[in-house]
Amino acid sequence: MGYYRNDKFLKQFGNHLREIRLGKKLSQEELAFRSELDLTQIGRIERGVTNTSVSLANKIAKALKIPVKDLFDF
Amino acid sequence: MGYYRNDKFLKQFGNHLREIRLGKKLSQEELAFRSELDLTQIGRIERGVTNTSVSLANKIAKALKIPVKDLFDF
DNA sequence: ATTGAATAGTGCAAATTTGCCCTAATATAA
DNA sequence: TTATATTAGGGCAAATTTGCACTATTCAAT
Repeated sequence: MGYYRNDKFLKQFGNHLREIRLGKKLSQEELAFRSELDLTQIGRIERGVTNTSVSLANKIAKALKIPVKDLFDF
Repeated sequence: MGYYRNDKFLKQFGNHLREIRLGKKLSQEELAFRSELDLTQIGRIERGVTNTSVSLANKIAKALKIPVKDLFDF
């Protein structure tokens, strides 16, 4: 399996998340704490090396205090 | 693990997807074919019993010819 | 009521993600 | 530079997702 992964999309998603996070002046560690994810996972998502789930995207959006759909608006 | 899953969100996501799919008069099978996912998986997502990935959400959105963010707009 | 289409659901192996441990590399201040 | 904070990344076990094969149930139309 694994052929359902779209690396370009994941990179864009990660870069977009990073921009939003930096725009809010948050460190990965602070975002990890607020979203109750591991710091490692936040990094992996931003680098586009993991294909995270819609649930975690939702948790991250909540931690950033933005609508989930904004995470996908790029 | 597994405590990062938000069932309410997954149900909403699935219901929203279903509404969009039906609005386009597509069967799960047709959507599965267009998105290159398995029919079983489309059903699981709509029922909210699986926490799918952002990549698959993207493939589904493409198959529906809508922006990904619209899948998260509910 | 019957037929056929569509959806629900079960079970399994393989692939992938995730948290947690850790160290390395890079950026930011002082 | 030196120290400090931040990010990158390796490695592993456990959890989860996914496709595939299959049967059961529900829906729609005639």
